[in-house]
Amino acid sequence: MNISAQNQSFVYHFGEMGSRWGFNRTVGQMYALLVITEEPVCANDLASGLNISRGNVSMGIKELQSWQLIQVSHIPGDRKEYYSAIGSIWDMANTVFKERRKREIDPTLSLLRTSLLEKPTDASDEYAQSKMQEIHDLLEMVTEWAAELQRLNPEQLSKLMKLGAGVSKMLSVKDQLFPNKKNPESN
Amino acid sequence: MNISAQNQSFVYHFGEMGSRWGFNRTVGQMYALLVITEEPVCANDLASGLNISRGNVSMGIKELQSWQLIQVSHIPGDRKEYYSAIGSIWDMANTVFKERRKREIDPTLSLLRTSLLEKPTDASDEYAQSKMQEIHDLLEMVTEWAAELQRLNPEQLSKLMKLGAGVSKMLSVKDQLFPNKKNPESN
DNA sequence: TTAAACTTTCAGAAATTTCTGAAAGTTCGT
DNA sequence: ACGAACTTTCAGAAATTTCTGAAAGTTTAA
Repeated sequence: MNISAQNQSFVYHFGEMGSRWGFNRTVGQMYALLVITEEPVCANDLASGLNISRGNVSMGIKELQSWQLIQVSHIPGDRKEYYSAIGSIWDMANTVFKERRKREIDPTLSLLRTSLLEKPTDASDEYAQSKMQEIHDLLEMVTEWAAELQRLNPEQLSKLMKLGAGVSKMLSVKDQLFPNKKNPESN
Repeated sequence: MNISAQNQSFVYHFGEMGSRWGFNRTVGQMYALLVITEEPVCANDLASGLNISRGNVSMGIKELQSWQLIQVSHIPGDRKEYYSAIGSIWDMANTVFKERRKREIDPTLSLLRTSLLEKPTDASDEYAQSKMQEIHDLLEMVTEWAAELQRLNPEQLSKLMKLGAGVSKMLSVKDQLFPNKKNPESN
């Protein structure tokens, strides 16, 4: 299989970025290729299209499956497995977010909770713990919020986002409608 | 300099996580140590505290400065430079977000814009472009929104986040208050 | 039960990233 | 102008990650 010049750069770019997003270059390339290809693609075509070994493709597929980003299908009379990207772009963004949260945030939160249970032995420990507490609270708030947002459907979410600067206006409207319901410190 | 056992695990954990957050292990450790240490720390102490070479510390400091995460200070009569983490945890989160956007999202957006200018030569190119368009639109919306949010001050932001699920309720309130102001397609 | 068509595994090779430490560079007081 | 006290640089070493390809494993058909 070969990739049109136009798509080549997209695929390679995703490969480069991939490492920042938590998977390695070839996994990123594989996923990019699957996203922009309408028909399911077999492992051999991935290998030839990306100039990587068959074994590497096999490992990459396993990785993408662990991220729940791809789907397997079959063609009657053909024993090969064919892969395609799962769902819409929104689903994909959702999945990546959720996975990253699981891998990057959750372990940190759990470590912080453990650390915060220990008794500080001196002033410097106390300072350290206060910082850890701040980080913990921030991470917790952000993850909870992210979880809330992920529960919204794409339409609601996109409405909210397009509101843009309007959110701050809305916050004050809300304060007028339901004054001091929970936020007495209206500095 | 040596680090209390209690803080040791936090520092090492941050080192491990660091790589996921865009910098390498030692940079992560250095930053963690600076965050939980109230007094500014000199390069030698970083090196001895973390068991890494002086040269490595120097490079790490450069990296942290490029992220605008640390501050230099001096002690009268001492020629060494002393480093400390800049600002509050909120500032830190803000900075990391902004930097990551610059490094991970912006290049992708610009590549996508370029790709979308090209004329598709066949049906598969067309499909690829439609996917790229979706990704582009999503990334653009998210980055714009993130920029908006970053303009809010921590109090507003935390108020918004604590609203949690309430946000969807508020969306409908807003639609009642300002019906169809901008969103005629209320699917 | 054999064999063809496929997939997975994994030891070691290759590539990449990170780290060290010696040398070079800078700054400051005298 | 010199030297002490510091910082930075960078070539190559060390560590880590990724990749290959041959061998082993699996499934299906006859």
